[in-house]
This record gives sequence, C-alpha cells and structure tokens, in this order.
Amino acid sequence: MATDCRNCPFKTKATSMLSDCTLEQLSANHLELKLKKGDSIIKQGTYSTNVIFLRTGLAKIHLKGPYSEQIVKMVKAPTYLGLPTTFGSKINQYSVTAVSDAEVCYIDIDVFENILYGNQDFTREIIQEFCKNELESFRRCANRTQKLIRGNMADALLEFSDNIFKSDTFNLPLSQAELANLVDTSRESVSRVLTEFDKDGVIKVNGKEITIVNKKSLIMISQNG
Amino acid sequence: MATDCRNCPFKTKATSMLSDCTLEQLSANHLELKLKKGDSIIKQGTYSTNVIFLRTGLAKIHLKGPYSEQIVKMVKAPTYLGLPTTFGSKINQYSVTAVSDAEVCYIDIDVFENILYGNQDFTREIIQEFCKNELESFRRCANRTQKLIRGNMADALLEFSDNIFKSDTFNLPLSQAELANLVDTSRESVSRVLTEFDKDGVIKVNGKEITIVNKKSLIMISQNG
DNA sequence: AATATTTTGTGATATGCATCACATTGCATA
DNA sequence: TATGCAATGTGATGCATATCACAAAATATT
Repeated sequence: MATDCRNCPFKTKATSMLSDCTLEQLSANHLELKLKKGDSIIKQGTYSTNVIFLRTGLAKIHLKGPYSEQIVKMVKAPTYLGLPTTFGSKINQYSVTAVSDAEVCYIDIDVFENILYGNQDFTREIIQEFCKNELESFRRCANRTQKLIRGNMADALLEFSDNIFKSDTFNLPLSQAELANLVDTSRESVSRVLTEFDKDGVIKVNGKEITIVNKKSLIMISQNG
Repeated sequence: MATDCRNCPFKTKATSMLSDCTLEQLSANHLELKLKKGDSIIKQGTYSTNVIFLRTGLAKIHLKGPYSEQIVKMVKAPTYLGLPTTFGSKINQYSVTAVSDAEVCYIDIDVFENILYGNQDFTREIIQEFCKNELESFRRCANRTQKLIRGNMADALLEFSDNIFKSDTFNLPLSQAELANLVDTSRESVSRVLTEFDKDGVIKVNGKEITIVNKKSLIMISQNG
C-alpha cells in the first residue's frame, strides 16, 4: 500500500522541502487508505502509535462531553492528526471522523519523530501549526461561550463558506444534530435558526444545500448575537 | 539584570539537560523581572518578540470576547508564555496577567529558537507541552459548554485545590467578577453558587479563603451539574 | 415500490440564568 | 478615624433556549 511520497501531490510547505532520501524513508513506512464519509479516522479510547496525515477530505474532531458528544472543530486536508496521542499517552483522547470521502496516510511515530527532529523546517511548521491551533482554540472558547445561538450558527456557516468550501454555496457536511454538537445547542434550535435565517433572506436553504445570500447580514448576526 | 541560568533553581526537565554552554548563551540574552499581583505579563494587541518564562507565580490567560473579557485558563510556573505570538504574527492575540506575585524571564525569540532547534529534548518538551494544552483545551471546551454553572464552579474550585494550590484550603486568586469570566457566568451567579455550596456544607467560605469540606460532593456536582 | 428508519420542522412549556436594582461589606487612602 | 470606592450578597423579573411531543419529509432497506 506504500506509495512513493516523492510524487505525493499533497505535500505541505515543509514536507516539500524534505530530501528525497527522507521522503523515501517515509514512503517505506506509511500506510495509505481511502475512506468514505462517516468512516472513523481516530477513535477515542483506542491505542495508537501513528500520526495520521489527512491528504484529502474533511473531518470533525469530537469527544465525549459530560452529557453528549462535543464537536470541537472541523479540520480539512492537508493536516496532521493525532499528534497529542502519539506524543502523549498513546491512548486517543478524542475521535476524528471523516465527514466527506477522504484519503489518509498512517505514519509510524518513530519515523515521524525522526523526520521531525532531523529537519528544522518541519519542526518549525509543526510548532507553528500548534501555535495557530492554540490561538484558534482561545478565540473559539471566547466566542462560543459568549455568543448566543444565532451568532454561533452564523460563525459556523461563515467558516464553512470562507475557510472550508470557499464558496457561497455548499452542502452542509453535518446533520443538524451534528451542527448542534458543534454550535453547543439543541437540534431543534439549529432547525429553527436555519429557517429564521432563510426567512430573513440571509441564506437560502435547499435540503442540505446552503447559499449565503446576504453575507453582510450574516457577519452582523455573528457580531451582535 | 541577566543572572546566570546555570544556577537557576526553576529549570524544567528539558532545560536542566541543556549544556552549560547553551545556558551561558541564555544567561547573556534574557531579562529577569519581578512582578506584583495584577501586573501585566503579556498585553493583547501589543508587539512582542520575546518568549516569556514564568519562573514563579500564577497567571491568567485572557482575551477580549465579543461581549466581555474571557479568561481562557490559569497557568502556573514553571511554564513558557507567548509562543504563539513569537512563532506567529508577533502581535499578542491574548493577554497574560499575574494573579500572584511572580518572576518572569524575557527571552529573545532568536535565542529561544536557536536553543530549541539545537536540542532534541527541548523540542520534544515544547511539543509535548503543546499537545497537553491541545487536549486540555478540547476537554475544557466540552465541559464548559455542556455543564451548568454549578458544575463549572465545582470544576474551577477543584482545579485550584488539586492542580494549583494542592491544598483543601486556599485563597481565591480571582475576584468573583474574574471567576465569572473564567466560568462563563455572571458575577452574581458566582456569588450565589458559592453561598449555596457553603450552605450545603460542600465548602467553607471565609472571605477569599475557601476550604473544601466535602470533596466527594464537589466532584458529584462537577459530574452532574 | 413498500416499509422502516433517520432526519427535519414547529408548537407549547419549563427553567436556568442574565440582568437590574440596591443593600452591605470590605478595603484603601486621606 | 473618617470617607470613598470596589467587591460582594440577594431579591425580583425577563428572556433565551432546552426539552417534550408530534408531524412531516427525506433516506435507507427489503
């Protein structure tokens, strides 16, 4: 299953700077997998010594909260997954599930660490990624806890549109129940808010297809609640 | 102001493994400062190219939310602060403020990066720290958004007792207004919950001094809300 | 195509908590 | 010791939203 990493079209900035020799080492020590929407990539509570490279696709990071499953954030390729597990207890503390078809590479932690420490650019990229995530998590924390539902829903829609699909029209990759777990509300409220937004001419809802009609309004809603 | 890092009694695991030569470099390139409770360590919106080592003391990490200041988490020495700033935009995206007297060292990012990349153990420690923080932030996210106020207050008290002061009796390092910003509630609710807990015999409140009388109850409250 | 199962829409009701309002206490500074 | 300002205690009220209870629609399964 190991393909040649030298020809991988999904390299990140840093990996594209790795030497052919290093990439050969990577090629020989990874497992490539094609996943379908809904497939589990990382499962909370299980043992793992692999770092996972999400080559293509979209996934949700989620974990058991005191009352229900909590979606912490959405991630899109290309990105590494599971570092906290492999650098920590080796027991996954959270789950990652594909919400679209996806391709992943399983890389053994030893190989990954080898490459990491032997390569300053790579180290730097990983650390910068961690830094970005930390800031993001701080901001999310402040936003999600302070904003009302309409504000959080607006944020979620804007993120899908701006960061993930980069289009005003997109298909919701999550059910309303999942959206509720992402936005910290009830399934019913998600439904109500979506129809509200539609009635107000802010978005157009057509099954799972969302079109952002009035982005300015959506941003306003995001800001005041 | 630069003292000799070789004799610093506050080294972390990794820094204690640095060579004398490296530590000498560090000694020559850092600024040591003594801070009082309430002093600002990092100020959101300002420019910075320093990593900060919190040698002693307790601090809060906080940032402007859409409606009010949000305390994201409490940190205690020894720990590094400000990495996301120095590895990122160089503009602080959050504030850090001492909530006790504290000692800090300002280390220039170039020196820090030099030591970081030149030292596998150090890199590993920093990455592990990031991983720990990421997991913590996921858990906090799930807890804070799902639990009711009593549960979150219980969590905060348990954290002070178990992780920060390591004692059943401690002085609250935060005002009730700050606690509200940490626990995502109103100042009034903090007051009410504290008196509730006291009346129920779970804790004893004496001004700013808290004694955890019945830890089992507190854990129960943390778990069911 | 027919049936089962999941997902979604929407009203009615209950409730946790924010907000307002003000009294009280503690702490600092003159 | 007096005076002022900040921190805290506590009731009354209102509101956002969770929950319950179904109906309707969409999707999957046989």
